[in-house]
Amino acid sequence: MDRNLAKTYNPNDFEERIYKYWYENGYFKADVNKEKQPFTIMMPPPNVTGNLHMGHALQYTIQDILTRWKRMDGYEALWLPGTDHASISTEAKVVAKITKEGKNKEELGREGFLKEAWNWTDKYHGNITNQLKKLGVSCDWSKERFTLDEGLSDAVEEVFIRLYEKGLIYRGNRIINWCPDCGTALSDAEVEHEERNGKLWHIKYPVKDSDEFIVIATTRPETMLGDVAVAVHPEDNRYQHLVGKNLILPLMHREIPIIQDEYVEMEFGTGAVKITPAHDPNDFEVGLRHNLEMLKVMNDDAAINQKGGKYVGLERYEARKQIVKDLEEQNLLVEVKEHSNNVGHCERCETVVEPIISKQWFVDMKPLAKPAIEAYKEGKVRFVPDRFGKVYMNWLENIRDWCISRQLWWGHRLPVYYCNNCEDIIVSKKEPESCTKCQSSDIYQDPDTLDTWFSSALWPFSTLGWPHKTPELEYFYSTDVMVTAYDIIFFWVVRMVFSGLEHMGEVPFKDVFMTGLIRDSQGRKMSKSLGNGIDPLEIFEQYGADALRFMLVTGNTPGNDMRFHLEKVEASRNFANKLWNATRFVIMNLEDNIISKNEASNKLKEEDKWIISRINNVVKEVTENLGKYELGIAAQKIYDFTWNEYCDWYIEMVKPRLYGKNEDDKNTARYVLLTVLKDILKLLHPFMPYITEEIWHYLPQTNQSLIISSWPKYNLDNEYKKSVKSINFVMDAVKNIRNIRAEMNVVPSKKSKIIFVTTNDDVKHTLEISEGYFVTLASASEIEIRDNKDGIGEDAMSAVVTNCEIFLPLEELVDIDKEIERLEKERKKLEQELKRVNGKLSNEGFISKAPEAVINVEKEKRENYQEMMDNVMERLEGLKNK
RNA sequence: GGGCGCGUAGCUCAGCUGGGAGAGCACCUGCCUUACAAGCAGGGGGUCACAGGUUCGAGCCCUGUCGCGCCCACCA
Repeated sequence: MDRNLAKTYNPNDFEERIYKYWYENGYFKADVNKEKQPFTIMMPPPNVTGNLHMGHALQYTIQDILTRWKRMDGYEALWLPGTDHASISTEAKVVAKITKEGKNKEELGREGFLKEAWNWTDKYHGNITNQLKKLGVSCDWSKERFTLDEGLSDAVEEVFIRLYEKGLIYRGNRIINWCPDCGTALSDAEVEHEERNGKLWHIKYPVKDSDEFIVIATTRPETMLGDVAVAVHPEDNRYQHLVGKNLILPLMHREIPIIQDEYVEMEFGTGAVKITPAHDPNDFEVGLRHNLEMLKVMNDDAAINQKGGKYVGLERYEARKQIVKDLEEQNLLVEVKEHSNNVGHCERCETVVEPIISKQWFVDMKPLAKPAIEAYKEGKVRFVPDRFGKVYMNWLENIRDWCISRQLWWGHRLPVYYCNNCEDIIVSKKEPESCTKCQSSDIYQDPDTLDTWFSSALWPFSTLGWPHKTPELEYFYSTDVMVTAYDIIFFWVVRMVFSGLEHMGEVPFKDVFMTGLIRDSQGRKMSKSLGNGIDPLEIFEQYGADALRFMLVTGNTPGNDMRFHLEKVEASRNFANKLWNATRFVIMNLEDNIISKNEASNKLKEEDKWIISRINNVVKEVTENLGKYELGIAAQKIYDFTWNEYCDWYIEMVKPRLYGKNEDDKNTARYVLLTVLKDILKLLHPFMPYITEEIWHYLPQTNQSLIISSWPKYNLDNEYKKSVKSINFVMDAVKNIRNIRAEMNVVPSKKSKIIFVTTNDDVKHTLEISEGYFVTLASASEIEIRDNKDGIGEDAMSAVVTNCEIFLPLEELVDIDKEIERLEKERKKLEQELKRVNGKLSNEGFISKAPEAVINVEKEKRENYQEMMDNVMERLEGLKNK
């Protein structure tokens, strides 16, 4: 046995070594195994070119905890890792890189650009995965996937074709969110709305052949270049006489009709709305109803196009300025009001998005949403905490079609071909040689790629080989739990659910564990622009991965945000150090031979039985908490048990035996120390995998690695209730003695005689077998047990516990006034307790309605308190009369 | 305009199905006791935001108020 454990915990000495050890032994691997139940988690794939941040650290720690627990608990636990190509984000980074090198996309061409992108991806892929490994993730790297790899691309094309053939994917000219900076269409989910102070411009539109005019209000004057009508409410009397007449669109001098539509709110603005179908979603609908022209006046870079008359070429805000100026000069600007409205921004680059008509590909969502709604209602998908189910349902019930085409190069190219001759659309995995309709060979592929989330929506099954019916797919799908942050419900969770239902006929996961966000110490979101992000890697360096992991789950509850404080990491690190040193103590006191459970069982002392009973209960509770995803509570319980009960009490109680001469006593203590420590290491392993595995190998009888050892089970043939009660009594007495010594300023090293006065036989018995505890834990020089107080001087210090009075006669004089003061404090406390208990017990409602067990507990308390009170009072009187 | 969360010790937060208010850090006192000063022992500190209600009993359930935060939404 190697006893050479370093004096202080230093995670950098072993974390990397341990990870390599697990990896090389293949402990992370999971394969189809009909003898075992599968447990599956799909890792939310981080961006392939991204860096590990605190949010990742939290999510992956949780997934790792669940995976390690289930693996130990006898499941075939698969945690499948991978990365996401993150089309828009990666493309932007690559564009930035080539721009720096003086190149641009057009120059490089599609192929050249993709080559750059792959190089970039290959370069950074190792970065993120190495960072993950430092965290200690026990995922099966042999099954790692990338959303753009061959298999997943095949799945993407398969899904596209199936949905197209089912009529659920279509191509259409519709209003979409356009990011002029990224140069692509976006889905609704990729637009972030922000309340901004803007202006509401009131503009005169003259009625043709008349002196009259209508005043319209707009927040985006530049779009007037594309106006094709002005709408008023059918019941608006102000405008009745003008309906059917035409207006002259200022600046453009076009004639546009005045139409009626119920979409107009009479109360807002002037009750007249300019209609620009090509640049506003509502106007688009109005345009459809009234068969209006869709006049697009902007290019893809949001500059005014040829349709915009003299404003051609102006950037949108330049155009706005110029237009407002011109209107002013022509006396057509009536007023400008302050107006706060919601402006959509590109989620990635924060540019204001432009609603614009565009020919894009869409997924018809209603038919797909329906089963996803039902699955939730039937309880097939559960959210933890369940309030997020509402968010999920709300989104699905108000679903709109999903724009999936992106004007980007980095991503899955649409499996769509067009015939230049007859304009037919051919959807196919392979490029067709000729048009299926007209046989022309003049065919080209759609240049667009798919929304990144189109591929991640398939992640739970595409990673297992779908569309092929692989044994892995059969065995591991559907997965058990999806762990991700709540801000990604729409992007991803919803889409995985309907995709799983559509293509696999089964939900992709049973539970969705929602994590909160990690904020900085002031509660702000961590962000690059604020520069307040904390790099997990720096924390690993300084405190170790275990400390960060433990910190992230303790005091945290699912779905709630958490502030990051270095002190909390420090506290976790200190706990690791505590465990380290407790182990050092155990190892120092072990012999090579450890007796068997059977040998030990009939030699167990009170404290042994107590700690065995306690660890079993902790095992039971922690397992239950894990099953309910209460990781924070589970971690807290392990922490408390380890530090308070095992270290502070059990180890201290057992010291005299270890240093004594009775071999049986020694061996039993060694046996219990070791078995309880092993259970602690097992319980703690999912949370702090490195230190527990490292320590484990220093202990005897640990041939197998901890990571694949078996999860402890509650296993008590005897509950040891009597021993638990005795030890609780001893602890209570010791605490009381320590307390009076400290309060009376008696130094702990000062030994003194302790007299216990009791008439209770159980207490007497406990005391008789507990003498040793008081010697070591309460600095007793000797103890005496009696049933009366005769002859005990008033100048002794005293304390009362249940069924017993404790006296410490001191040689020096005790400060009697101080002792009185202390006892008065005690009396007050008891008075309060008695008042509370008596109040309850004299309440008729309580007596008649509360459960009997609750009443009995209260009655017992009253008896105890009363007895203690009597003793304190007697003592006080004695002192005062002196 | 809808929906949600939070408000508990000086700070950061736990508190599971209602049954005597907890932890870590900070603070005060005493200890380098041969596992650990990243430690040991002891202590102080809370009207559980506020107001009602249900209940024998409320931090927890219901209603309302105030404060902070988040999400969703096509009134130009």
